[in-house]
Amino acid sequence: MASAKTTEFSESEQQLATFAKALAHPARIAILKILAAQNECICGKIVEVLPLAQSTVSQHLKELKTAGLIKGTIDGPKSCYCINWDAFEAVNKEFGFLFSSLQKEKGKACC
Amino acid sequence: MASAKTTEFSESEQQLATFAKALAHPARIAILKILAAQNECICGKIVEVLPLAQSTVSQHLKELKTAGLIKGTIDGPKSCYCINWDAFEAVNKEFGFLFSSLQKEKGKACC
DNA sequence: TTAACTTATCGTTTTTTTACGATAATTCAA
DNA sequence: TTGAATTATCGTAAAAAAACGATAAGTTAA
Repeated sequence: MASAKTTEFSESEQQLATFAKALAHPARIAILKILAAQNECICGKIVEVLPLAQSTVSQHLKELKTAGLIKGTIDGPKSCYCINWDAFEAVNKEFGFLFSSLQKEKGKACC
Repeated sequence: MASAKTTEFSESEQQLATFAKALAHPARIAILKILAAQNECICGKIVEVLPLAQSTVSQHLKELKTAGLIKGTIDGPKSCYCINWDAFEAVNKEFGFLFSSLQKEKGKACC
């Protein structure tokens, strides 16, 4: 009967999947690019540029914020969003770590 | 009325999102780790290790294959899956490119 | 050939994601 | 204070993802 399925997914696997999910929509990648390119974190501008309704953009922003990739502050009637560089650096490193750890075994490939 | 929402998402944004989606589930990350760690690409072993039904694992494998991250060959009654290192290297570079291009603007952050 | 084994696919259900319009809440300008 | 502007949230609908059991299709060993 072989071994039991006792292995739940590890913390790091879950966290990586969470970050990947945050990046798993072109609108959210576009938002990150916009936030990075503009020195002002104008939120309304994003709605103008993206082919999505304001409420949908707001939802994507919320997901990015929940994932920790961006942070937002209230600026008068407007909202100011920015990339959370600390978290972003962490994600970058985690992905890099995954990639490099996978590649260590590269030589053994059989197909 | 500002500018029209003519900007669809770019090719690179869509492709990145597709790859991210492939990584957006802990089971698929776990599968990649298993494939990388074993010098044999035994498929059935994955089912034993993961807390998922065989059909579900098969589905995840198919998604990874569709995304191009792995490739599979038939080995008798069994199936042999391996990481597609070429594609993987491409993904790695694309992510790295995204991260570094975003970070170029880092100094301008406003919040 | 038959039986056992391995894996993909099918059908289905449940959950999550994506999207929108409408509305509420907040702030600034008149 | 009123009105315009901005954004978040609510309610909802449609689409996609995730999961499972059952089944089919293939291969090897007896």
